[in-house]
Amino acid sequence: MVLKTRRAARAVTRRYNQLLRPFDLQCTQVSLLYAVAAGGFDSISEMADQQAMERSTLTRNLQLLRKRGLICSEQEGQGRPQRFELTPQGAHLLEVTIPLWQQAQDTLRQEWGEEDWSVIQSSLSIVGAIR
Amino acid sequence: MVLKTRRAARAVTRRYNQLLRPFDLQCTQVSLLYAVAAGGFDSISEMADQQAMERSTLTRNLQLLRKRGLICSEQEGQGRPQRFELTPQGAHLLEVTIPLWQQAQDTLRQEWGEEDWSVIQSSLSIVGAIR
DNA sequence: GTTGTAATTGTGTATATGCACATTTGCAAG
DNA sequence: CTTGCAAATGTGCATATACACAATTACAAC
Repeated sequence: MVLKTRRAARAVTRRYNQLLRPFDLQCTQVSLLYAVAAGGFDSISEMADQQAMERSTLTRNLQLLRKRGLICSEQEGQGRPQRFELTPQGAHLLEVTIPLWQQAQDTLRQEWGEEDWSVIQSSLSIVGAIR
Repeated sequence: MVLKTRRAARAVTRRYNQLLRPFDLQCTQVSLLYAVAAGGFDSISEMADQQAMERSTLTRNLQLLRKRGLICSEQEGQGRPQRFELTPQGAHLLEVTIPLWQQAQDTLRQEWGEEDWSVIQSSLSIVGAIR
């Protein structure tokens, strides 16, 4: 089970990353830009929970985006909750990648068909919900 | 889609790795031990294809197992195809982890129920098959 | 025998992931 | 005011992943 899931993640990740290559972005980074844009996170810890990502992993992934000037946070210093938001550059880059994202999504949808597409979606939701 | 898949991989990986912790193994390593035990690979490249894993990733993952004395290869030197097989220690460790693996599998099967279990399995197979 | 080429593996660099431990902040208790 | 604790983030270390490039081997062509 875990083998199949990881294999699926590798396969689909490579396809999406190939599309994102021209923008020097990886799909994890786009997903975090999207999460920051959606807002609603009062801290990294809270965001980590919702992403099912280890907190320290998320910390470092966000730092990469900060160093590239795609996100920022008013709060400074360790020990205080961080609330991130997109910079103008981050917002612009996210806008640009949305059509690509949609295109990748549509391609898979066509390859699998509508029926399989929904079944796969709900299957992944179930697997991603375990703790 | 890729987000859901990666999230699912993170979630299920953590659960399996928690069980494997006492043996200082990660689920990727167990999967490679299993693949080596099943045999049938004439080279790292061929094995990488079947695992949907990037060749250089597989190379390094196998090196870790080799350094721990769990697998070995008669062929020596770069440029020649590598055929790995389990060492006695590797075979023993694999044997020991099988019940744990089965237990994790059974737990998920119960949590999800037989019907969802099969649907999830086939969904993951479909996603893992894309190139 | 030399040269060229295809197949294979290895290495450099960067991101992604997670556990264990450390550090900082803020606040409540006394 | 000090002490202690809970919450939050940061750091050290190791594995996992993949792309681009380098190096090696084996073999065919001449």
